[in-house]
Amino acid sequence: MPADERRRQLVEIGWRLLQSRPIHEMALDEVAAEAGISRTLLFHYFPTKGDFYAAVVQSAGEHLLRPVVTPEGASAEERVRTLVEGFVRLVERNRSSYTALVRAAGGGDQRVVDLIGEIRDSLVPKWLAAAEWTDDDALARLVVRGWLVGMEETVLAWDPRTVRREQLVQHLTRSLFAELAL
Amino acid sequence: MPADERRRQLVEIGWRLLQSRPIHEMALDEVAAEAGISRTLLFHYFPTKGDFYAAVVQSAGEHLLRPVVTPEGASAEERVRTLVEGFVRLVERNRSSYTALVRAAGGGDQRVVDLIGEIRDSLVPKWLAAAEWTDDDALARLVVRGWLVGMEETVLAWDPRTVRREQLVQHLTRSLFAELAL
DNA sequence: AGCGTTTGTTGACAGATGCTCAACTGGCCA
DNA sequence: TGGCCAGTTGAGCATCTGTCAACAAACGCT
Repeated sequence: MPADERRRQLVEIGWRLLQSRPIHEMALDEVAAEAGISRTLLFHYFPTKGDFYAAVVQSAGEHLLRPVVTPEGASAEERVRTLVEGFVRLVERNRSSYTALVRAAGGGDQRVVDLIGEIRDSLVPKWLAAAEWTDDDALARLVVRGWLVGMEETVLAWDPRTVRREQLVQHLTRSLFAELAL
Repeated sequence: MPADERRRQLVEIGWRLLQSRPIHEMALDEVAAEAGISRTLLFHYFPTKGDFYAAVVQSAGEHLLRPVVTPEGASAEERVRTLVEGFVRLVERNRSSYTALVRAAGGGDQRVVDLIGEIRDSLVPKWLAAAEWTDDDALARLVVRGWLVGMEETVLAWDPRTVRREQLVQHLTRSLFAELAL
């Protein structure tokens, strides 16, 4: 099997496994077995477990967040609301994937922590653009980053039985503008 | 050495080690060596590594957040500001401890993740009280929880060279009221 | 005092896992 | 045909978690 295809296969398997167990419970034996190859070959493609893990997280981040694009829309508020709504639905649909990704943000490897940090940083301008906030100084970026992480947490902790989705989206949308306007 | 004293000693050592390396790089061998005992004895007190880890995180959470108490103060805003300021200084003083704690929130053991969740939940009422917010329905609690996590992230990502502390505290303080008022 | 029980402690061992090394296979090109 | 190179592997090493059986000292009971 050609190298890049094998890589994709392995990363895909790793990602699938990561959704059911945390990283340190995922043995490379399992990954190799699932792919029908020897553990040694896995090490051929990814020199260390950390490398493999990082590749998995990066790929997952890209796939998960690719659909997050600055949307069309008449007003700034409308665009932000669309983004928020899209994000909420994304988390609803891929709950296990998303928790796995966030869980990765904390644990273990420094590279992975940095990676998640970069993913978040790359999202900040999208939100600023959607909100039509041209004044992106250090404080604004810091604020949006904090707001973003708070939103991730909020959506993950959200229980649809006590708070309606509409209510949640409404609050998060207004929240961003409130933070920026302070 | 009596059991509880030994426990304390081990937890304290574990905590110290956790501040320099992530959990999966902390070998129980090291802890035992540092305490001058055999690894077997460590397993006598903590049946699995997860148990030990959980004990360490719990203890750390208690020690770190004990000083977070609802302060005196004339106005609600003053009280919240005092809390925020205390929190910022706490993170400034114990940066490595705090990052270790937050890092623990993501990685590894489910018990530890739950533990951090409980710690955060226990903080929510304190903030609501400080802000004099008596109307604590599900939405308010959810919002404050999200705001809290966002604040943790913001303070950790904060670079004092680009944003003044005063500015940060001011923003975070107003931010809580803005979130609640939405 | 003697004896059993509990408590703190240990060394040796088993099983799993990350990682290395030297070697084999099959296709491709000179 | 022969050599090279990418993909692949089995065997082995080191480290780490977790188990087992046993030892020593302190404590209580007769």
